[in-house]
Amino acid sequence: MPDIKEKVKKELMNYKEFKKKYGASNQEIAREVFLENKDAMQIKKEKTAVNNLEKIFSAVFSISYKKGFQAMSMRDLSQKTGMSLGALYAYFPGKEKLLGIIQKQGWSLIKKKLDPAIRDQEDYLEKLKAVIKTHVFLSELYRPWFYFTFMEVRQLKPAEIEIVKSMEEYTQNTLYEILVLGEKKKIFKSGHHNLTASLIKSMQQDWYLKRWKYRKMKVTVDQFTDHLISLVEPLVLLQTS
Amino acid sequence: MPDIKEKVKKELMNYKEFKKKYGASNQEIAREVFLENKDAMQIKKEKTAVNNLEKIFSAVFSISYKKGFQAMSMRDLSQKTGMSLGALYAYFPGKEKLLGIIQKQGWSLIKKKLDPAIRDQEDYLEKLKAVIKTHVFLSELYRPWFYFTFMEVRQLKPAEIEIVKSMEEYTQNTLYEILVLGEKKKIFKSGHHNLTASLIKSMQQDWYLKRWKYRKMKVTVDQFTDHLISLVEPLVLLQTS
DNA sequence: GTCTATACACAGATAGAC
DNA sequence: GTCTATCTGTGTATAGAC
Repeated sequence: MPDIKEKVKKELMNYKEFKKKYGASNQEIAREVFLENKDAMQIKKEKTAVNNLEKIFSAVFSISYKKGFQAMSMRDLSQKTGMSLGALYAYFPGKEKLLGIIQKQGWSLIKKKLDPAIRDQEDYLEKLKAVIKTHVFLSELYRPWFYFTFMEVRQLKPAEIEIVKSMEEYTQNTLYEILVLGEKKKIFKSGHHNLTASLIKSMQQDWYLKRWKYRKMKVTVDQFTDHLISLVEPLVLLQTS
Repeated sequence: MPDIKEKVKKELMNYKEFKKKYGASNQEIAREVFLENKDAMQIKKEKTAVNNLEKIFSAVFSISYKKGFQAMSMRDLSQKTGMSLGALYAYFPGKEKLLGIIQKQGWSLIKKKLDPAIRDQEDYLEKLKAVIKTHVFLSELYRPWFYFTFMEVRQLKPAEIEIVKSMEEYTQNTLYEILVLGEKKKIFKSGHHNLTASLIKSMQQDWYLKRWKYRKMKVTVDQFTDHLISLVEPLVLLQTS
């Protein structure tokens, strides 16, 4: 049992360190979107485009957080960004397409940042903890993107919804595989790992779905992840006493 | 340790039994809404009103599950219910008010059914298990109501949003209190009980937020609750070995 | 690249016949 | 109690001046 206690004590990085290491600025994200979509955009000057895209995304998040994307009118968006209606349509061909762009960028963001974190650790318990921590920290760093992708899935076309669902299954699977391999190595309990993975995911998700609550409870993201991990540990580890 | 094993084995009722005991039909709910709102309704004949309210709610759930309440037009609703636009407005004074009626009924439903379940059990572990089980079973029985109240909160007016938030805190608090009292009786571990309660709640919620996933995984509501409870137990119980 | 002005579709809601 | 027809505001989107 001492070896396990040791591992438990070996703390992973906290949010501040994480942010320093992984934190892409909003500008970088806007730049990515520009490069991805510049053929369809009327704006050709990168600096202008990136600047305004940043304003647009931020406004979309702010408005749709309050009333949802569908309830946000283009006039709302125009007012919030300080750009005219006509100008907005130079950046994307229509409201529906704007939704698609944001959703796509959101998911690619999540996937791109989550994948490397999984490979970093060797030990399965550490791997599991790293994945959980990374996911929650990411959702903190890109909270608007996470919240938006979850809440606005329904607005997408059926084909796109299927893509999003497969993404959900993909991230669940990263947890699932760790649990299965950990069991094979006799570190983790046996059990319905897919169900366990799903439940772990739901707890992670709570952080960005119910931010108002955790803010009210004065729980920091570090406290949240530590607590979550301390709950998950006895849940997956073989009895060691 | 044997006493605890005993208690664990003592199974609570399954979903089928639960449904038989608690299951209010959609008609009963529609009737409640009618009695609550009949002053504001132009329809006076109970039988007619209840019948059509039932159709209306079912149509609202079906349409807004796919695209959200805001995106549902009154014409959508008219088509789905088979009632004319004019007829619909005899049942509620406007779309916004309809939203309010459904939200209010949803929350009163949850509260009314959840409260008695808590009082049923004496032992704290049993009480905790009963609350979790009841909550998940209720969310299965009234899935459209649960899903709708969660997803459409943002459409409400600020004052109403506050009410909903306090409801969320209320149900979390039922879990919290059990954890605190259980700790006092030396049955449960100490810890940040509010955070634990919040996380348990998020797992419960996953059942109705991600039904498509559990359907795909072929997990029944009984399997889900049993698994959830088996995860929560080691999480709150004092080490007994 | 960005603006103003405007087209035109569709939303919520009501009046009045039946 | 329910229908059809219609009013009026607001939505998305575009055209064309600057």
